[in-house]
Amino acid sequence: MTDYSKLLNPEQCEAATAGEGPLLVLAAAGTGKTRTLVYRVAYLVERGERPDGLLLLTFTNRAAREMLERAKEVAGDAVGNLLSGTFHHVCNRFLRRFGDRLGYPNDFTILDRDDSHALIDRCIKDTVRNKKDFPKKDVISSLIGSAANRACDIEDVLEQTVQELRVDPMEIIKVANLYAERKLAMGAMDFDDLLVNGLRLLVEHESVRDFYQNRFRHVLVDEYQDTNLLQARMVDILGGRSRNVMAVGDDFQCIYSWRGADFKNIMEFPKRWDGCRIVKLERNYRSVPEVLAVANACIQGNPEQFQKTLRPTRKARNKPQVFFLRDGDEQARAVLAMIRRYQEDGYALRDMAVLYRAHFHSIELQMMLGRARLPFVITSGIGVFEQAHVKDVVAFLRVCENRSDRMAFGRLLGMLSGVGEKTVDALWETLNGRFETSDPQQRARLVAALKPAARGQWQEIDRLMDEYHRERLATAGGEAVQRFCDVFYHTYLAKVYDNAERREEDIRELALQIGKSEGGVAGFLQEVALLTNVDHEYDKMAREHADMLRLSTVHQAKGLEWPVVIVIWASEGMFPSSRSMGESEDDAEERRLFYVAVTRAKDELVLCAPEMRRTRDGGVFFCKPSRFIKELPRGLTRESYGFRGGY
DNA sequence: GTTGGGAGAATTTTT
DNA sequence: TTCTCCCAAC
Repeated sequence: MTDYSKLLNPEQCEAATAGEGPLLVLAAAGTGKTRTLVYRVAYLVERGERPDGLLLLTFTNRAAREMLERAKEVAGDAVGNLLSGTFHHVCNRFLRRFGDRLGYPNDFTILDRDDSHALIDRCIKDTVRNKKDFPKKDVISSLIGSAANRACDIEDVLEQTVQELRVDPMEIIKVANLYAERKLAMGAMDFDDLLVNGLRLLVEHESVRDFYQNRFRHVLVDEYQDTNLLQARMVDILGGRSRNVMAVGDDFQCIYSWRGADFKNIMEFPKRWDGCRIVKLERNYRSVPEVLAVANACIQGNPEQFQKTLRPTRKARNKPQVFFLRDGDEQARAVLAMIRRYQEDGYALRDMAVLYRAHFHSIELQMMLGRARLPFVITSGIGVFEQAHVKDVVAFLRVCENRSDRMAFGRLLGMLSGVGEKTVDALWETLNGRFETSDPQQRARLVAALKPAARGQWQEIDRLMDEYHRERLATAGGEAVQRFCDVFYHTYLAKVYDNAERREEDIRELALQIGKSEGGVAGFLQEVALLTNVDHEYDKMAREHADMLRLSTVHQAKGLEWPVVIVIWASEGMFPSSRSMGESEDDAEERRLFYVAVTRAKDELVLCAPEMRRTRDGGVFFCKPSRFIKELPRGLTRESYGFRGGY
């Protein structure tokens, strides 16, 4: 039995080894939140809890995987296969098993953002008469999404926004209803549906609720401050019987309210759970005191939160630096020079990160780094699995595996020349709404229905589908992808894209990854839509051990840390972002975001504030240094004006 | 109905 | 610079 009091500080230990009952852990940044959760899992298993009686909800799949690995190191493989992952992932599991109760097939497909937008667009075209004045699909999509995540009807959302849109709300409701209808008809769910339906299963079906309430003796939730209403309800229900709910989070770090997250969930957790114990973690092991002083000072501007103060444990070192710079160009040169200097001081590139509010803030820097041949990785805006060419290839697999996957069918057939939306509709009709690729007759029917030009291209794919089932390639998905590329996609890529080579490399990379995935092609397909670039890169980085500088948005840097952190574009309008300031009256969320950025730094923190921004068409406008810098009391930072190629 | 060209717009954060 | 939309020609 592990002696936890030797491995953890008193507060961490109290949380990790707490007895039964609800527990709220308020863990400020860098105070060993993950460590506490890991040991909590290990402790429970050592105490004889069955691993499959534990549910661990995390913000990314990667976080779940890391925690499990570490828990295994402590308590051995007994930790085994407890259910863990994001809310979306866990709901996906629930729905694969019980989705039929809600009228979904067990092999329902998941629509990613692109799929869902495309479908909404078609719904608009099919219902709306004067499309000119009607809002674009993105707007409609976000209306539908925010209704789902706030667990209210679209009418309620419309009431607040419809004046500005000046459209007949009935039309929007019609589109939304049609969208819902079509999703159900094709057995598909979008991201929001996963949560909505996951919760519906628990609320509407007593037997399912019983099943999971009995199964999960302990529910542990990481990053609880970023849960939305649906997620909080789900946790409340899942823990309803055992009352063993452990929520871990930091209200200072709630940065996803634009997606429906509501930090009231964490504020009111003690009210909802009678007899809830609260443990505060305030001892920070990550950052030097000077960084913590800045962090504490910047969050002061936000009232109405749980009072927490980061208490340092590390020795004093350097004060954070603030650079006031002329423009983005000077900033890029300054950043490059700093990085070189830190390298001389003994930091590796992988020890450093450049953080920013929005992806496009980093373009100048990317070009500068490229010219200087300094290796860097970006946690990019578009997910690996959202890119067109990856989706094309995945569509082929989906069609092979799932005869009723309408979206994939459309995508695959649409690659043939002369085939567009309407033709796909007609073909799907000819096949009576399903395409069984293992059935030679059905395949022949499709071939016969194609126009000559398309038929020629399709024949190769048709043959491959035959091989797919004959040779059981479902267990060797990598091979299937390779062949698809050889017989068809290689040519298609060259025809459609000018950077075909790079995209083909991606495909070969993908083939490798599918080959490794447990559960073969089917297992891979059930999860693809939920994999994020962060999850993906984790594998890639681990494999390459590359020493590279990291460029990332603050959002994607959540939960990570680096010895050196450089924040760029800490200027009014950029950070805080003028866009987000428009909707919500106050800047509380932006300030929390800034707090997250600051608390990523272990040793060195640099804040850059350029005061001039150039637009594409050659215009310039000036921006003051960020209010988050201005708010800092004097003396906490070292300030420099301009950058003249040296220090 | 499909495709490709050309004009135009436009840049938050993501499961 | 890149993506998106719209329209006109096949």
